[in-house]
Amino acid sequence: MTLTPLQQDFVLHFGEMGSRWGINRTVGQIYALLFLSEEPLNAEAITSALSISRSNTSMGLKELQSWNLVRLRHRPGDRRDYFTTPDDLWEIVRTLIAERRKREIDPTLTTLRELEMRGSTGDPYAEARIAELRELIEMMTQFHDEMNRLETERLVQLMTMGRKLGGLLEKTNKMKFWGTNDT
Amino acid sequence: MTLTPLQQDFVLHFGEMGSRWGINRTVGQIYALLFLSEEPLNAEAITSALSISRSNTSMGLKELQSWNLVRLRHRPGDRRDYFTTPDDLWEIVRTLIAERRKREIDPTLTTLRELEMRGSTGDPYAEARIAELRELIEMMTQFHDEMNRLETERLVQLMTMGRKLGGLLEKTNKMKFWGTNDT
DNA sequence: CGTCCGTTTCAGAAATTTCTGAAACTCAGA
DNA sequence: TCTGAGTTTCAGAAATTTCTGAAACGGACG
Repeated sequence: MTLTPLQQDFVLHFGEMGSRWGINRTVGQIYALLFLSEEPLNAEAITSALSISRSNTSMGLKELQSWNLVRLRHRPGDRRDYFTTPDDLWEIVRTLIAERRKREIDPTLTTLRELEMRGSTGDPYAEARIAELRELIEMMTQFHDEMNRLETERLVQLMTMGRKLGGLLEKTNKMKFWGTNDT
Repeated sequence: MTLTPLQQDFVLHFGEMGSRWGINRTVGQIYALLFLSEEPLNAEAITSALSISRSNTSMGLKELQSWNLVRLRHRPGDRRDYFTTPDDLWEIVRTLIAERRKREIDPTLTTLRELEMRGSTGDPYAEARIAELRELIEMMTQFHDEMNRLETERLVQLMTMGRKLGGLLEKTNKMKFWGTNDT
């Protein structure tokens, strides 16, 4: 399988970016390729399109699956696995954030809580700092949970509001909105 | 300089996490150490606290400076540089997001725009997919810009509202809020 | 049961990143 | 201008990550 120049360059870019994103070049390239392919691809097609080894493709796909970033498809009478990315970009973003949180945030939260469990250590400043950090992270993850609960349409709406957010907060404050509207 | 067990474990954890965050172990450790230190530290103190080489410390600090994650202090009659992290955790988060965006998002946006410039390539699906992705990223960065514009207090308020967000959107829709309140 | 088609695992090779010690550099004060 | 405390740079060493080819594995079908 051979790529158009557009696909080529897109794939190469995501390969490069991969490194900055904590995934490796190959994984980035595989994902980029799937993202641009209308039809699902099997491992063999990916291998030849990217000129990498079959086992490297296998590793990459495994990694992408562990990130929930690809979907598995099958063709009748063909037992090879075919891979695609979701059509809905928002779904992709959600997954990305969720997985990143799982890997980057949650373990830290656990550690911070453990450190707090120790009780007094003779280093009040450090203790306070850790507690403060834990609280901040908790607040942000809760917010994320709430955002996740919104359907795509509402989310887009929220993001589109843009500069109106500040004004909105102001207004709702005046209205004593928060105490009374516990949907 | 020697660390308390609490500092030790916190520092080690951030060292480990560092790898998942696209910064290296040492940089993570240096940052963690500064984060827990009430007093600013100089390079020598960091070197001995973490048992790393002086030049490694220097590299790490340089990297942290390039991320805008540390502040420089000076003591009268001492020309060594002393480093701290900002007291305000929200400021840290803002910086982190801003820098991450600069490294991980902006280059991609540029590339996507370049790819679109090419015009028709005989691969309409790929073109559409790229355009869609570019739009999504633009929307998210704009939203980020707007959030950044809010002062910390308002931001906390927004995050705290949690589950009320969905209801709020509903309500404001009914009120035809968006067309009329262009603060 | 054996074969075939496909996937996964794994140990070593290759590439990349991180870390170190030594040398070069900077600049304030004598 | 020289000295010396402090910082930065850099080439190679060490460690880590990624990639490969070969071998093991799995399970559908005759």
